[in-house]
Amino acid sequence: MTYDTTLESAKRRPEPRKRDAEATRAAIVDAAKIHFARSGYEGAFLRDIAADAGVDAALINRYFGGKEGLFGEALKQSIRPEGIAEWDRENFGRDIATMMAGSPHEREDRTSAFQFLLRAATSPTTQPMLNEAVQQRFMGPIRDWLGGEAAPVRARIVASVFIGLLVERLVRDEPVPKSEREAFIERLAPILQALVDN
Amino acid sequence: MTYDTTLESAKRRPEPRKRDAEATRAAIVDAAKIHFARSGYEGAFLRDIAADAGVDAALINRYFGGKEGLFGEALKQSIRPEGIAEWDRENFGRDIATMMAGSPHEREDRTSAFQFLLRAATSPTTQPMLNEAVQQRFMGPIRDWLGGEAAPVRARIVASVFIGLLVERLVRDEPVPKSEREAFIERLAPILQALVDN
DNA sequence: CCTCCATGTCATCCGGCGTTGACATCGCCT
DNA sequence: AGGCGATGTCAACGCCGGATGACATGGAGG
Repeated sequence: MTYDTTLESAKRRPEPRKRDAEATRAAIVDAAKIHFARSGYEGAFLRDIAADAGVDAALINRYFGGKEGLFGEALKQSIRPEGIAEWDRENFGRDIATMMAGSPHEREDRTSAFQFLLRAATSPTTQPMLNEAVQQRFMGPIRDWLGGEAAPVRARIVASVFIGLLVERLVRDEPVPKSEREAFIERLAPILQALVDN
Repeated sequence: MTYDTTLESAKRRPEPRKRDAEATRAAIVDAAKIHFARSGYEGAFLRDIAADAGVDAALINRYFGGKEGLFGEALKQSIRPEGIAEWDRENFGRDIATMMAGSPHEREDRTSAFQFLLRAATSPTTQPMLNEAVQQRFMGPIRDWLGGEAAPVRARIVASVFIGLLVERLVRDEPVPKSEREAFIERLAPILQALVDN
């Protein structure tokens, strides 16, 4: 039983949105990034993504040639090596540690792109697409940013710790209690910082 | 085009297996653990699991009341806190580091249970079932095993690093090259060991 | 040996979701 | 202003995978 009157539905779409392929494409990809990050590849549904983008699901097919195509686009946009160069080398350890002490539900924190990658890494469908992209566009820049001795190895470990903290935070589902937060940061920060400094 | 002759299929099931509910249940759960660990919750199919267990998919429903029930059983069996107490406190860092330098495809290594947990943690359907189980039956024992000062915090970090290494290994898809392996272990081992010792 | 319940199978259903092609509508260009 | 291509919608299809209930069968107990 639906109470959708013409009045209601009119209120729901006040302006049918200007027709603009570029903007629409972007809206779809933006919605997709959120859904894929939250629910993984198989858990995200095209109809939901389309709805969030304010668009019919069929459009996704026209623009991206299917779910995999959309995912590929979202993936490309989620691995942004440029940002890495700007990380603060001095306070890296403490910055990350502080961030990870928080809750995963503090909306739109800086980890959402990593959530996306994490989900992609653990889905059988998308995992193959990832290896090359991650190695070239993610591990590479981190290596460069780190520089110095044994950079590849240190990059591996830094990335691992980062991802691991993400998962732990996911399972924990609540912020580190205030009483432990300080100790958590004090422990974690030096480990990360040592990998950067050395 | 199939070449399945009666002879062939007879050879494939020489003995239709004794009817034994307990054994069958166990076979199903064993197959399920493998499939869930490899493919995640949504990526694993009941028909495949049943086939591996040498059984019709309908049986799963009778015994476990559905896919979620089966997953719950597999989950329960995959979190085995008992083993933790037996970890080697002296060589923990080096043991883990060495293991992680290898390939994820070295079959049936000791990480398969963790693969299961990792997959479960990143699937929207199963994630809710995990929080309580992981906290109580996994983080708890690790805390106890660690003991000493700030055990909860150290447990968090140890578990995070471990899981992170798992993911990194997943994405890497090949063992750490021989040339880097030594440096990798030398870097990683002390970090983990310090968390245990202190 | 025969009966009867537990164990296991088979065919089928049902819903969900990605995809498709036909149709509607907007807005630019002459 | 009007036509036409680009943009967007709609209804429907097909497949896949989990669930279901009727049916088969083996084996223990009388």
